[in-house]
Amino acid sequence: METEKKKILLVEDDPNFGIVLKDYLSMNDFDVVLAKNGMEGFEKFKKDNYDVCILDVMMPYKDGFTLAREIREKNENVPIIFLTAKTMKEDVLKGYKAGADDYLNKPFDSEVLLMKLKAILQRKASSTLADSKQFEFEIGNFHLNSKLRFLKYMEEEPVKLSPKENELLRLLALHENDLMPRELALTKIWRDDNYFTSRSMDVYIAKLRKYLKKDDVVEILNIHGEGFRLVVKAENQ
Amino acid sequence: METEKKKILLVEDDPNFGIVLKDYLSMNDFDVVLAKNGMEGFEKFKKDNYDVCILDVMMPYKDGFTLAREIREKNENVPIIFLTAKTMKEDVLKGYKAGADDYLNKPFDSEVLLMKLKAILQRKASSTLADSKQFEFEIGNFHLNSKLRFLKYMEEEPVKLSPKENELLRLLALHENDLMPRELALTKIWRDDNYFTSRSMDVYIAKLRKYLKKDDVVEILNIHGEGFRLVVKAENQ
DNA sequence: CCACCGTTTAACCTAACCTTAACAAAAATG
DNA sequence: CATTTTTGTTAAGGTTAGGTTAAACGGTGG
Repeated sequence: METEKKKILLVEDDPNFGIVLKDYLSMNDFDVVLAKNGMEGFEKFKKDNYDVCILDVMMPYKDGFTLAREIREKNENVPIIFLTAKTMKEDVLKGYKAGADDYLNKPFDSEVLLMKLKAILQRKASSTLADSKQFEFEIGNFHLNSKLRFLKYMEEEPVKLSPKENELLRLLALHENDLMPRELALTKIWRDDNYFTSRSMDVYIAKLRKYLKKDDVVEILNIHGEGFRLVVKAENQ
Repeated sequence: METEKKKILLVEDDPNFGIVLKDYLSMNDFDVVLAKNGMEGFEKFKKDNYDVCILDVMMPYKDGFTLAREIREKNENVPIIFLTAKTMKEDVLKGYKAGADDYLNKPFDSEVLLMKLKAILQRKASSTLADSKQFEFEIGNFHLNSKLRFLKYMEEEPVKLSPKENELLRLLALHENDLMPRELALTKIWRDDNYFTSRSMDVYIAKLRKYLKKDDVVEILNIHGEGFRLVVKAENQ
């Protein structure tokens, strides 16, 4: 099982590029199935099990975002990587990226793609639980980019986050409005659960609260003895 | 699929020249659709998929540059070749050329066009992989020519770059506004990842920062422990 | 053999990051 | 209500990564 090739569903409408990329991945020991649009991609997805999906965003018949949503309905674990055009507006992508595990701007570096695949598959192997690497979030009026490690409030200058701040906020966001157990953060981020790491985590909660103070719709609540809860109050309506 | 004729959208307002060129290309095994201005060109573009677009720049109703921009919105991949008047100013073209794959000054040699078409179609197969060398970049108000190893700011004299400076800046530009992992540069440029190569890279980052200081829209940010990010802030609007 | 150029190594300094400590406040416990 | 446990918060300390400049190195061509 460990020795089997990993299966990739590649959905790309440009036949030339599709074949080049497929060959490149095949050469690097992946088992690649190529579909040439979203429709076909979904058919192929239903017929087999894949370890990763790589989806072009701009495609006729069914674009990558729509396809991703459908794939998610069938399988909420499989990692999805988007291939996006560099020219696309940040704010167009913003909303969609929230559902992705990663993305690459075209043109991209084939080595970067390999690095990402390796990282994703390793991550998947090391944790039995679905722990997909989703890395962009809308938290009230904040936008968290967990890949580039910044937190942006409205149109202000983004604030840089440290690795621990970033991971912790990301974990909270993944559990938005729900309990994020202490133990979870400690084992995932600190990889150890003792008095000191626990206190360290509290320090980071305080730091995050300071960042989030700008928006009074967002709040980190403590659930005594259990963990924390990132609440986002309904804006209005 | 590989054997099918390549489809060309030719947009040219001069009917005589348009028909001559169309016939010439048809004779050389291309499937050519001719439009006689930008408006018509865009309509035809939307109705079909093309492998290449050849656009005259000077046209009534909608010029070639405007059309190119619209085409790019629909499709970020399709190669575009401009036909320009020899008299046009270099600096007028500069900005637009960045979005184009090639251009030809009128009058031009029909064989040159054929060669370019062949080259472009061949290149396209691997063009979405960035490793297929991309050599020119617009970075804010800088222009990087990575093949000739120079960096030009506005109308100033170009600055020569050393091989390492050049490769590093190119790699950053390929990942513009995105993370360029330390590890990537070290393996790709230094071919080794240790303390000293890493420090060497930091020295080169400092050099690049010094070059880029002229334009305060451009900046190299560090993401602690991860890598660097070449950010180009939105000019204005 | 020297001068030059690109690159590496060294050195020094600052910034970033994380932990630990200390004390205050809140919540649970009996 | 007194006591214990948990959490909130700020600040000090230590460690590592990065910023920058300059000197050393090594290859190349005069």
